[in-house]
Amino acid sequence: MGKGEQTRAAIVDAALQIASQQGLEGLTIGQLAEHRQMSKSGVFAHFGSREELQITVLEAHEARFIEDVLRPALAQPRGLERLHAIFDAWVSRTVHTAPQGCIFISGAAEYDDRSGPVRDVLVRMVRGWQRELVRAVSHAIEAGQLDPATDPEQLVFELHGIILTLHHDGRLLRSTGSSERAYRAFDRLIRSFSPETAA
Amino acid sequence: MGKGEQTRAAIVDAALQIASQQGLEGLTIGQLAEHRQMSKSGVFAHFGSREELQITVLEAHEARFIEDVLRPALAQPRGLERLHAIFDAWVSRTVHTAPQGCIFISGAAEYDDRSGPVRDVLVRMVRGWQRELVRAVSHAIEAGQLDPATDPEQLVFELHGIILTLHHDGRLLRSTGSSERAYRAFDRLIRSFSPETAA
DNA sequence: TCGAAAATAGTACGACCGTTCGTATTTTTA
DNA sequence: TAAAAATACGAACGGTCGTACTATTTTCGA
Repeated sequence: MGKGEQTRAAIVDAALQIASQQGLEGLTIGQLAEHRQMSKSGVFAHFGSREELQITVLEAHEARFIEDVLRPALAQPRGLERLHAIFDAWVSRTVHTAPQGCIFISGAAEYDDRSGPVRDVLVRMVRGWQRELVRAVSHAIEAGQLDPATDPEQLVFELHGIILTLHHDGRLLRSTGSSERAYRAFDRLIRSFSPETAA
Repeated sequence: MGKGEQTRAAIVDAALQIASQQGLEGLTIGQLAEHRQMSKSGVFAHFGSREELQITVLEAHEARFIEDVLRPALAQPRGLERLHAIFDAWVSRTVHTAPQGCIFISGAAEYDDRSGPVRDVLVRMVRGWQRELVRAVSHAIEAGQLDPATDPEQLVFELHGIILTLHHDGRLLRSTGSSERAYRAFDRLIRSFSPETAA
């Protein structure tokens, strides 16, 4: 790995931190340069534009997210076990690993009214993650662990809501016990789609 | 109403629009001045600081939110009917009335890592709204329409998740059918806390 | 209708923004 | 080890930001 890539990686790492706190729109090259003790132009040269930097940060975030949340869960067998592992890691990441907020979530608020490449990349990533979740849910249905009439997208919709509220209450309101509520909500959600208890 | 108050009200109105699209942090005095065809200093004089402007916008948003979502529901009898009315109006406001995003939600992402007066005001408002929801749920429990073992805060937690996901999917992903999913999730949520079917 | 008070405009400020460009320095390669 | 290529710096640009001050205009009650 050449010197350039090394520096670039370090910059992206710092940018990821900053963007997690201030949002992708709050990320500035000047701030980033100061944080890395570099000149603004030195930082800039690695990306060519702020937009490119933001996209790079998004890509780094996605990679880390997948690594933290999806990857470990793949060790679990398909179905409810894996889904549970995903949820656990997701909750954990939302409240612990990333003491700064999730860029996907803050980005959703920042870019839901904007257009442009950054938004497009973000949308693609979120869609991809939802697709992954639908896959996991479908496995559980196929395995007979969830009611066969289950609408996977509906379950994912409600699952996503749990995480969004956890993020909201835990971070903005600094509520204690949000994780417990999230776990309880998850259990209730799964139970409501279980083969025995489903309507 | 003097000329000043009139102008101020018009400015706040425009600011509300802009902040709904760009967020409270994306709201600038220059942009606002141009939108209102005034000088920057003319706009500025009405608030004394940007922070004061942001807080004023938050207050205007809260007033409108309460007027749109809570107020009409108060015409319904306490209990499930009123809760349902609140939810309907809330969904409606999330996807129709405010084609720009909800400032409470975008603000949550913007200020969850910041400190200061704006954050404080936002937190107070969101807490107040949640308290209102808990009240509505409690009425339904007292009326015997929900299982007496229901934890109102837990229900509100999950209810909030439905709206957050609706906002997320409907706005960022521009998913069609998010409202339907939200309604279905609400029905499932209420049913899961109903006296007959509760665990 | 006039004069005080309120409201708005105008100007200027220092700070920071993203970006460009020419130059110096470092790293890599031959 | 010298040449070539990659990397970083420093200064500068035009712009926008929030805010402070001072004029000018408008409003409105006596």
